[in-house]
Amino acid sequence: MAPQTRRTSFPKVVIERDSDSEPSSSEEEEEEGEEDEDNREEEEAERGENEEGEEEEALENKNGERKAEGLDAKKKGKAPITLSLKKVCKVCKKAGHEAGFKGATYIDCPMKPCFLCKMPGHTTMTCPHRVATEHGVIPAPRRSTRNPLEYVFERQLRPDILPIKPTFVIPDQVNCAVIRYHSRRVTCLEFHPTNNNILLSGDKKGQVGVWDFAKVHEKMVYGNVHSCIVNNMRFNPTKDDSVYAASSDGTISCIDMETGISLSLMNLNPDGWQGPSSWRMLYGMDVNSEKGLVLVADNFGFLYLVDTRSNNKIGEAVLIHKKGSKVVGLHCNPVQPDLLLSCGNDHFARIWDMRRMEAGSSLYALAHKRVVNSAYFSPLSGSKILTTSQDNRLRIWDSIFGDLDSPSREIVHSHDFNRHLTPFRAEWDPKDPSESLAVIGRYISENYNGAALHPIDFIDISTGQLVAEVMDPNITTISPVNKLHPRDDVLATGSSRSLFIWRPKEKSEPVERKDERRIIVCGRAEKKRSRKFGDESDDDSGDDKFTSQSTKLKSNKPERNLTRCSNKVKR
DNA sequence: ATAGTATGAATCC
DNA sequence: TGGATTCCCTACTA
Repeated sequence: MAPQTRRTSFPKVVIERDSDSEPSSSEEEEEEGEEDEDNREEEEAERGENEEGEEEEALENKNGERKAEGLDAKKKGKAPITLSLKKVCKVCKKAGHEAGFKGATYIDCPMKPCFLCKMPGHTTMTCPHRVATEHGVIPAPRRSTRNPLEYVFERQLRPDILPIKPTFVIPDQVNCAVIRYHSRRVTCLEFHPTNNNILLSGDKKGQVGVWDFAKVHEKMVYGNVHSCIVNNMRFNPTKDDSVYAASSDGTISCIDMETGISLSLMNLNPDGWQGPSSWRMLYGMDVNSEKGLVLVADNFGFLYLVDTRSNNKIGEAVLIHKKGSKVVGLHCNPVQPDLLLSCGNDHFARIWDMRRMEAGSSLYALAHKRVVNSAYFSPLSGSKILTTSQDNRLRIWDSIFGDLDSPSREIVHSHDFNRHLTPFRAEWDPKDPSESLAVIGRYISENYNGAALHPIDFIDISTGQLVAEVMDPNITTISPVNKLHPRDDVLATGSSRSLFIWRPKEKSEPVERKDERRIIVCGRAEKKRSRKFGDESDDDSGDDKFTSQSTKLKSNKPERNLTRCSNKVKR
């Protein structure tokens, strides 16, 4: 035991308030001689960087632990510890500024690159691409070069896109129905191909939900389909009531929607769990009806083909992305069945000729700066490509027959990667004949009348214009999963464990899509249940019944057409 | 009210 | 190439 001075068992703690002065020099003097240079420096550095606020704060996390060790050391009877109550940034631990929510507005740490566009030198508040003030389009250089796709496919495939945008895209008022039956976060959504009121949802637990949103009280959840994440679902083009699902359990299932009985088409883990290095998970999936194929891809970069008639795997797996990397998306061209689009964690989206599927033989590789969450051909002509990447950018290639070396546009949009959220994917509006409208949830929150909300953005991908943002003051969670109805004016959203159906109110007027952003608010405004602030009060405890309110929402943004009405149904 | 936790890409060496 | 560490505007439960 080291000799002790006669003191109380704990060192004296001096709490220093809002002062910029360094720890007292007497303290350092006392330490000298007993501790070697390195230790002292370490402690000093700690003090400098960890001038946490209250003691309890200082005692949490790793820094806190080290602090506690420091306390122990000091028990040997040395100088008082100086804690500062000086406010410190919780992101970079430096003094002089603070990051975090101020009311419903998040203040970035200025030491970090902009949270929105990821460029240094400014914060989200002053970002030139900030969605709240401007549309963040980065035009890419255009060249008139031609690419290999042209020679192969262009003669067969004439792009047939209406140049004129429809005038009736965005309703001015919406209702939102809510259902909650998933016990884990929603990972994918799919509308029924013929029944207009059926929405399918998959979750992280492996369950599949069927929601007839016209019959609001009926719910169906099939719990024994998969044992973990349902990553993608597609309806069987030849049989309306059956759905293919690809899961991280390594199987493709074909689920009968009426009974919930599922058939396993393929199992990549027949020997069960042999450790993470061998466990195969299925992510990307699509169905090619012309060829009668289900296409799936795994977390090691491989593509598998399954014949839909025999339910047998065809051929050997093909390496289509970097070996060992996850292939998160597959999309068959809606017009040309020989064209396939894939994307994954190797930062590429790749275009393939199905007639020549072999490792390294993609027709084109579209480079991204980060993981590509999704890549889709445009839904009607199949001649455009829209990708969502974890670098907070949407990328658009206006023609697969044009210059594919760089995207036609990059649109800065906040859809940050967060391990606790389902990855964001920008989805085309399948009804838009001009193929220029996409929907995607927003990560970053905006202060809407004192509530921090995460809207769902409608973006004109030909201009980068934010056309509309949809939100409900009652919905404070982030909505990464969105899908637009193939025929009706319906938006389906998966947000955490809940599902939403947004529809125009009956008296709603269709509104011309023009160069002005519309804020579409659903629900009550005054009773904001924002993050942690704002007055909290009566809940809509009227589960299973409609409540309709018409309180006025005052926006902090002028001249917005705001409406409110909450048709809320919970289960 | 708050602490714990699930859990994945990037980065570093 | 691989293991440890960091990131730090999540959502929920105990």
